[in-house]
Amino acid sequence: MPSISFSRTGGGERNRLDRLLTPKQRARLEGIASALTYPARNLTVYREGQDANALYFLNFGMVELACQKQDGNRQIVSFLHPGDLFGLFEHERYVNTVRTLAPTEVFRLPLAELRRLLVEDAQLQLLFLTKAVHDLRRAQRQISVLGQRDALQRLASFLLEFLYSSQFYDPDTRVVTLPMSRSDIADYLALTQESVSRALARMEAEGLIRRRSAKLIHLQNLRGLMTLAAF
Amino acid sequence: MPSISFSRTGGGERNRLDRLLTPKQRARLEGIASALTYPARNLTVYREGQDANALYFLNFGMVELACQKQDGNRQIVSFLHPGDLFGLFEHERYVNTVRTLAPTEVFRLPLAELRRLLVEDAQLQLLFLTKAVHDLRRAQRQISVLGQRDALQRLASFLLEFLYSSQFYDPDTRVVTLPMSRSDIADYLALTQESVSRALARMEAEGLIRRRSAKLIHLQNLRGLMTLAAF
DNA sequence: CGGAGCATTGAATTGCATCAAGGCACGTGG
DNA sequence: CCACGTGCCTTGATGCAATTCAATGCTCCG
Repeated sequence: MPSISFSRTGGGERNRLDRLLTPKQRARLEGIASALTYPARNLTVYREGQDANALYFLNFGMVELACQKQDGNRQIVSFLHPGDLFGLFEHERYVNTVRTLAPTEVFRLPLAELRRLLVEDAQLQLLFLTKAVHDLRRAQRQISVLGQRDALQRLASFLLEFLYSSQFYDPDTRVVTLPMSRSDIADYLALTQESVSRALARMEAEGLIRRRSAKLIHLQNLRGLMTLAAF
Repeated sequence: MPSISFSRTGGGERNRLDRLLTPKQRARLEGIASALTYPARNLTVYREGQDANALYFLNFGMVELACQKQDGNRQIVSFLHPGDLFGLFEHERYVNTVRTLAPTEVFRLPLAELRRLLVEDAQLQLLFLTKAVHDLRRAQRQISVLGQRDALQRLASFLLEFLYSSQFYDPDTRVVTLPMSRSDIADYLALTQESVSRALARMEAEGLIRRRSAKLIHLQNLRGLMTLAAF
């Protein structure tokens, strides 16, 4: 079992659970956790339908959380950033397939041991409960985004999600480094890959963004993007 | 303070939290809860932006959970059935507006007292955590539904959500009693009221349903509806 | 052996025809 | 009277196909 430091990376992202732990809680979690490293993109952490026996903590990198739809398409439910938990299951089976989008490090927390810790330490459990509620809120946001008819609005919301990513956004140059392909974005926003391209082109025409390359998007008019996106 | 029986209604719906309580836990929750009765539809429980100081348990009836969108439209995030919790907030303020769709009874659980109970009783907290995770799963389902391009598929998923409602679905006659208007359904599925009508008409033409009246929908071909809807 | 230039592959973009949902108006029915 | 249904036209996303672009691998030559 390798030695684990439960937290890393710079940048004060969101509601990082690991930042809220007491030293003792941290030690306990590290006691049951094992670190997994995925050195490249497009690697699978687990698949929809597999036996669920652990919860995962994303420490570094980025993963996508997807569901298969019966029409052959997939729906990307969420892109996860460092500090996020994943491992949602139903009837003992994972409900999503998790794939890396960049080199990634996760901590694996076996469910049985984790449950024991949470029952022993109600304060720790409260942190997990808070995190779950937080994720619920994010899911509601995504529901609102998909409720938008216009492709531009959806894409604007998507781009703004990067604002708090220390790894994929540079606040000085205001450049987002997209770790995923157009078709990944399409599967997330319920568009086609072509519609994503067209929407980006329109955004550039309207001076909202500038495409320095396919993956590097300069957020020219942040205010305008925010007006477009809902909430 | 009226006397409260923490549970009622017949029919074994979903993951009803109140069915899983020990007598002691039930007594404790009833000790901090107050019952609220809304005798009609279209009454507001609370609004988006109001100070959040309680969690709510839906005991009987049905409510809708909606967000305002900047374009003036609203997005209905979820229709809640008996057994569901609501009261999601961010920065001490509710993020949704809750409105009744039928005569409804809820229990109001003040947050401060609830938090105290949850920290004292880790097993009880685990029930709430499980419920939150369950809701997260439902939100993911809704994301998948909104990812469907076709109005018929979305509507099929919507109709099938009633299958486990003891109050609004009769398994013998296979008739759903819709408590909400067409425009409510539209705001939920990200369609227009007209598109909902047209989709229902097409469904009837294809023999999937029969409209006994605007609010009474007979599910003629359950199998067919399930094939249309995702999962 | 090393490097310049070309070939191959896959992703991203763009044009064009098609189609389904939106928007408006009007009619109907509880 | 208000909610629902439907016809007609508009709008915008989709699907297909052709083109551009980037990255990588390969060959051939110095």
